[in-house]
Amino acid sequence: MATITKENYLKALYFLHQKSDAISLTDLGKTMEVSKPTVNDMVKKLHDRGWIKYEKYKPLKLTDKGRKAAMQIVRKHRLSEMFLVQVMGFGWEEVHDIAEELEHIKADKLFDRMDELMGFPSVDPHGSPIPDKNGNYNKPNYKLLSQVPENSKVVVRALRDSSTEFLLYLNKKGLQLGTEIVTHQIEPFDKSITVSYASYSETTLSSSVSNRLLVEVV
Amino acid sequence: MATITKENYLKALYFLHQKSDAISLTDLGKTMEVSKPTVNDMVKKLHDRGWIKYEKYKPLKLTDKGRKAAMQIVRKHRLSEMFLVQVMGFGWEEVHDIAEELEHIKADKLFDRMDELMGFPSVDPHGSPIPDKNGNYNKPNYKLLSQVPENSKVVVRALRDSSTEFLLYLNKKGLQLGTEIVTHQIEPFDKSITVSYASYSETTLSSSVSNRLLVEVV
DNA sequence: TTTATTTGTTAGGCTAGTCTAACTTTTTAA
DNA sequence: TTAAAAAGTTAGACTAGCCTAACAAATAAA
Ligand SMILES: [Mn+2]
Ligand SMILES: [Mn+2]
Ligand SMILES: [Mn+2]
Ligand SMILES: [Mn+2]
Repeated sequence: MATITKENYLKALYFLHQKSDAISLTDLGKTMEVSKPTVNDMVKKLHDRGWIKYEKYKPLKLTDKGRKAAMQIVRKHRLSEMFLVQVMGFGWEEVHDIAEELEHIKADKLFDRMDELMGFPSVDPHGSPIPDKNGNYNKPNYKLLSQVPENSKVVVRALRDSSTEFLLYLNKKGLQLGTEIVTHQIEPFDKSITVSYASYSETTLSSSVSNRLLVEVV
Repeated sequence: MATITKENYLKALYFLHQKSDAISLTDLGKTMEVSKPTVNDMVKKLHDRGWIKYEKYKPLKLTDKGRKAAMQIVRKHRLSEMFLVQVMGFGWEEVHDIAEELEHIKADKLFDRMDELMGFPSVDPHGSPIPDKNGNYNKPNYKLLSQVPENSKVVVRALRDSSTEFLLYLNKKGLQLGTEIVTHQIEPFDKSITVSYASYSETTLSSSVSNRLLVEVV
C-alpha cells in the first residue's frame, strides 16, 4: 500500500473529514505537525496515487479510494486496541500508543486472526466502531451526557476523547463503557451535572467531562 | 534506538557472526541485498553510533553494544513468533514474515506482556532460543540428525532452517519439535537415513533433511 | 474596494537510504 | 613476484520526507 508516513496522512485526512467536508492544507499540516511546504508536497503525491482530490488553492478531499485506504488503517488500529485489552490484559489507557505502531503492520492475516479470536467485535475499548474489511461500520447516534435532560437514565457507550489523561480520570471515578448513570441536576452556571452510578450515589461531573461521554438513553 | 533499516543491518550482522568472527562488507551486502557502496555508507553510520568496529579495508565486527542491540530485535522476533503460535493459533510455517514486521515495534511493554502471558518461554516455535532482556540465552548443544549413529533414540529439539518450504515438508512428514525418532540405517551412498517415529514405522529422510534437524540424544 | 491577513506555492537545501560507474587496495593465482 | 580477481572506496545521482525563506493568491477587514 503506502509508506507509514503516507498512511498517517491518510488517517489524519479521514479524521479531519469528520469535522468538515473540505480540508485545508493548513489544517492537515497542523495535524501532522509539519510545515506547509511539506504538506503541499505530500498532497501532490497523495493526489498522484489517487487518494485525494487536489487542485491548486482548492481545499482537499479524500477520494473513495483514499477513504477506504484510511479505513483499513483505522480498522487495524482499533482491532489492535481491542486485542491488547481483551486478549493481552492491557488497560484501556495503555493501548493507543502501541496501536499507533501496530496499525502499520502489513500482514493482514494478523488482524483477521485478532478479529476472529475476539469474535468480530464491533467497537474498540473506547467505544469507537471497528470498520469491517470493506471499510464499513455503523455509526450509532449516541448523545453527549451534557445533552441529556435531568433525571434520565443512560448507559456510557463511547468516548469522544481517548487521551490517557481522560482515561485515567475515568478509571479514578470508576466510569467504564456500560456504566449506568442517572442524571440529577444540571448547574446552570457552569453546566456541571450531578449524577449517580455504581461507584457513586451522588457525584458531580464537570461539563468538560460530560462533553466527552457518549451515552445511550435507556 | 535505530531506524528499521539499521535494525535490520544489526540483525544481519548478528547472524553473520554465528558463522565467522569477522564479517566482510560484501557478505553483509549480499545478506541485505544492497550494493557495496550502500553497505559501505551504512557501515560508517553504524560505526559512528558505536554498534560496530570498522576501519577502512578491515573486516567488520559487532561491538558489545551492537550485539546487545541486535539481541533485542531477535528477542522481539522470537517472542512474536511464539506468541503467534501459542496464543493466536498460527502454524509455525506462517509466523516468520509477521514477526519480521513485529520485531520493529518500539513499545517494549508489548513484548514483555507476551513474554509474561506465555510464562517466559525459552525457545521460539522453531526451537531457537529467546534472549532475555539483557540479550542472554543458553545455547544447548544439540546434534544434527545427520551426525547421530545408527540405532540411536533422539528427540527433535530445533531446526537449522526455518524456511516455509522446510516447515511445510515437516508438516507433511508429521515431524515436530519433541518428536522422538529412532535411527536405523544410514545409506553410505547419499547419506540418507532410515528412521521411525510416531507417524512412520519406517521412512527415509534425505541428508538435506537430516542436516537441518537438531536433535537431543536420549 | 482597497488593504491587511491568511493560505498556498515555489525555490533551494538537508538526511536517510539507495543506486551505477569508475577507481584503488588487498588478496589470490599464475 | 607479478598479474588477475575480488573486495572496498569514492563520486555523483535519485526518492522520500522534512525544513526555511520568499513570494503569490485568496479571503477577510477596514
Ligand atoms: Mn487509539
Ligand atoms: Mn480507540
Ligand atoms: Mn523467524
Ligand atoms: Mn524462529
